[in-house]
Amino acid sequence: MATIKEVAKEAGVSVATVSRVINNNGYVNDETRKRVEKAIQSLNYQPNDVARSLFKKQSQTIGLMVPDIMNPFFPELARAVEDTASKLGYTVILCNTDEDIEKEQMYLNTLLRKYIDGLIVVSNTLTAKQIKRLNVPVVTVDREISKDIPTIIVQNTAGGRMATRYLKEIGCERIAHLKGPDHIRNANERCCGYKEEVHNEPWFKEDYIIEGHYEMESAIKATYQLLTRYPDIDGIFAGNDIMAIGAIKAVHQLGKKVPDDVAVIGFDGIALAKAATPELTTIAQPIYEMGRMAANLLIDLIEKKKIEKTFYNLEVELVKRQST
Amino acid sequence: MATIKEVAKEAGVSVATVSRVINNNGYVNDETRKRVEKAIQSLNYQPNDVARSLFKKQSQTIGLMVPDIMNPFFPELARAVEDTASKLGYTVILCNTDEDIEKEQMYLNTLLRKYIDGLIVVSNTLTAKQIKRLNVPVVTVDREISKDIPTIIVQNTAGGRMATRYLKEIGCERIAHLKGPDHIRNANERCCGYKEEVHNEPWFKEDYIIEGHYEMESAIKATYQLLTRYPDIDGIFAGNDIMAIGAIKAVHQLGKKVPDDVAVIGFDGIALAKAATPELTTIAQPIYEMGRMAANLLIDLIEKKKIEKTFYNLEVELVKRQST
DNA sequence: TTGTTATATGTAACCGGTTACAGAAAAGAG
DNA sequence: CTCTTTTCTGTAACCGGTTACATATAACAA
Repeated sequence: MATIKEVAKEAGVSVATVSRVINNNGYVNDETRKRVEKAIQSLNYQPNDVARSLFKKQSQTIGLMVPDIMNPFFPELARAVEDTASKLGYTVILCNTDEDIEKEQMYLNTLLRKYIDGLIVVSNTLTAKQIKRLNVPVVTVDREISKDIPTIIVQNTAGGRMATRYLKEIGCERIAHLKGPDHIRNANERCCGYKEEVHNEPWFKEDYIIEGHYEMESAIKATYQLLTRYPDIDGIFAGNDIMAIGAIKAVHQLGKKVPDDVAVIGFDGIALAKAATPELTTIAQPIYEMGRMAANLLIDLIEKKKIEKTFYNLEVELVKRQST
Repeated sequence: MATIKEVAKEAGVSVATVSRVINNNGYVNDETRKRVEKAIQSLNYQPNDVARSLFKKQSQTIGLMVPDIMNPFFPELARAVEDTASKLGYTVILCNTDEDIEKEQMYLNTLLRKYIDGLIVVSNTLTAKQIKRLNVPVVTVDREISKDIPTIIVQNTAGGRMATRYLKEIGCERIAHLKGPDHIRNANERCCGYKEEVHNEPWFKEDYIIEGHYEMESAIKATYQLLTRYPDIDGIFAGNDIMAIGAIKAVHQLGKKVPDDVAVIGFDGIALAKAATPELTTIAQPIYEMGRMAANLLIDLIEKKKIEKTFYNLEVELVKRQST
């Protein structure tokens, strides 16, 4: 790898001049510029980002911290973030935290030491204090951490209402809710939306709300028990798509049909939902869009552009498919 | 952020001594060490990785280049790579290339400028020449690029045979193959395995091999056409799990049942396969294991450890589920 | 013609670490 | 007691860029 010094020597100028050419600032004579460009070409020179970072105290790198990239919600988010970042000249460091405070803190330190320019984070455990200590812009996605941290979320409560109302509309008369974990805010919000729609129904029981862990196994088990105990349930609103697929499996295990005997609706709109059989009706979040907005917002903050809004509460969309 | 100079001043020593303490090398008096450690504590000092990288010409960072993290094979791979790298003190930069030569070359340059220590790559388009120009260790996964580039693949041909033989064993008498794209080596290998098993069968026709793009839409369409033309097909070996799910959908569209009328087997063993209805029988690759091995091997190469093997051809496993 | 401004380029300090080298003190050997 | 070796610490060069500042010439205005 050639250095700026070698280029300077080759072109017969000082390193300052070469630097001016590559950064396109300051005065450079046209003749000189051409000589320098030729030298850059012939040496196949690439400026060293590390040296540049050291001086500029920024690395053109952002961190993306998610609980687990294997959870199907995150690949799409990650893709959106990476696409956007890359387009704007930034690189993305991927961090899986399992929502483990120690891993998160470890990564925060690592990223800081690498002069990361900003961070996109999905976490329930991270505190506002930890984030502020970083002294770099942070955008949170899918979960709110604090009012003064830029945030991109969706209207979970409205989505919960929308899902439940839709089940009512298509004729369900005993609707259960397979809720996400209690410590995750959006799980409770979605549940709220459900409650708003059903708490006045004569048939409603608190027992119709059961909890899963946003993954399949627990959802299957919970649904199985629920349907055994309350066989007249004819609609299930699951807190996310994975659990909805688990619910469908449980329904099948009991020899019932989806959607004929029990209609099932999910939440998230992951790609998997369309691959399921029957294809899953769901409240779709604009996942890619969220990632894109998060990256754009973060980079605007990094580059101190003028920002109109730092809090986005995006709409969700009912996607009707075969499971309802 | 405190610097080494401030620590040195606080502890009343030179920066060299502080450096010796944090790197735990050279001679340092116990008393002095304690003073320095105290100063580090009290200033909450974290060494600056960028400065360190500049001098050491390495960044404790590796690149992970995949076609598209949204393809369900890659999140698990990425997770394994990240887990392993992080455990060994490395950070992972995520690159989606869409197998686009320009994006790949762009990323190669970017990574090089950042003093990346090594690269894990999944690509058909990248050439051995491009990779050697990098002058950093590279491990390829899932695809072979060149004999002298460390590689981790699975026994695709054997897997293809295994899948086809299993369909025969359970009684299928007309087995079709939904092949992956022609430019992807593993697609052809899997197809080879299929051919080896069927080319002597009296019923075999070349027409039983149809091509999809390793995604769902094309697989549905292709399968639909195939089954319309050859209604007596009773077994389908799909080149990957996504296409297998597409095949199942097509079978259903034609009013037939899986596995009763048509048995379907996939390849890859992605998480999705278990979420499908019916749950998908598949030839499972040890995806996580592959990522872990790739990361371990790469880091051994980076750290110039002794390497026993640089080429792993891993076994695949038949996972029997409901679709057969 | 002289003073001012725009253009062009180089020198050297700086970013925050690491380490070669040198010098001094302490420990050990003969 | 002298000589060698080990321990301890500091000075300064270096990694490869960026940029403040100095200097010089050309262009322009008065």
